[in-house]
Amino acid sequence: MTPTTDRNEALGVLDALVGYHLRRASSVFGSDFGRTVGGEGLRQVPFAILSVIAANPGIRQGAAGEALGIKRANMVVLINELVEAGHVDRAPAADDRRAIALTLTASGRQTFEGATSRLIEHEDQLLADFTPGERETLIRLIRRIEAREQPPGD
Amino acid sequence: MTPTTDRNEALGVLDALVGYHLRRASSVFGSDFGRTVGGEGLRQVPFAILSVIAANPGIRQGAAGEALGIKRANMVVLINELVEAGHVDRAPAADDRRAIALTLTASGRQTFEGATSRLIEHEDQLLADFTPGERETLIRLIRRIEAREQPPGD
DNA sequence: TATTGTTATACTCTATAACTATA
DNA sequence: TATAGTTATAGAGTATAACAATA
Repeated sequence: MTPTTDRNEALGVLDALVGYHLRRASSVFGSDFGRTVGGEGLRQVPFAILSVIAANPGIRQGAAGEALGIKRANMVVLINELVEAGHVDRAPAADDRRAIALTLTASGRQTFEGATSRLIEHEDQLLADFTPGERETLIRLIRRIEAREQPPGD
Repeated sequence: MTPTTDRNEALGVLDALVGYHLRRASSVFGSDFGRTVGGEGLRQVPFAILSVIAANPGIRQGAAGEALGIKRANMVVLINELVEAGHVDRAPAADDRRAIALTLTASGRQTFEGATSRLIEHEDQLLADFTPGERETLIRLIRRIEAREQPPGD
């Protein structure tokens, strides 16, 4: 068993659970996100949506949500917000009149790229004491956990 | 840079950000928590509180919250819930009449121990394809991220 | 003055159910 | 019938500000 550190000895069994530590570590990145790009009102989830649209111009709303594990009902509000902020354009999908194709506006692209470069910079700072190999190992192990995700019942 | 997998090629830059993957992996554990012990209405945060109290009988409400990164204002409601569920006892602190000392009731201990053993079992399943060394590495790397947490401004 | 707990409140993310319009 | 998007609503976690009692 991994030895309990002084800092965590108050946690009890919790300190041995990977799920707990993932939660706290995720929160560290979340706070850092807020400090880094929160000033412009960009949050983690909307930023993630911008990234998916940037990488897949014309992607449908449902597909974008699916890539991120966001339910359709919740995508509506999030996309509304991004459209109202002038970051995303909605267009009817060419082949399916029920569907909506999403693209970034010039402003959206600019916001996304600015946020991205600052986030990468901050992530480099946050992981400054990680060797490239450790960083590679970390992301590889985390991805294996993600792969265990259960499909939603919907 | 870590190669992009097929599964994640829709994510764009996001796929290179450790923060995003931590968030998704944490969510996998969160869903698993719900499937495992959600039936009794036990959630991640209340469970974490039970663990801290179990490891530190008589701990003050504020200290318990601090160990978990939960703000004082939010602890009140959470402790109320655990007291009403019969899992936690409140007692005035011996040396400070402003403070409250928390202990587990018999029911709280039983609930906590049952949940713990099932959670460990499920965590073992979720990480079944991790070698002991990989698991050790994972938790060690995550703890180093946690250590980068910024103190709250309060 | 500072700290412990409390109340009230707001925001974000997530979840479910019922609806519409298209397929 | 099934799917894409929508609306409404609720639950959970977190954040801030103002307050009472005590230190």
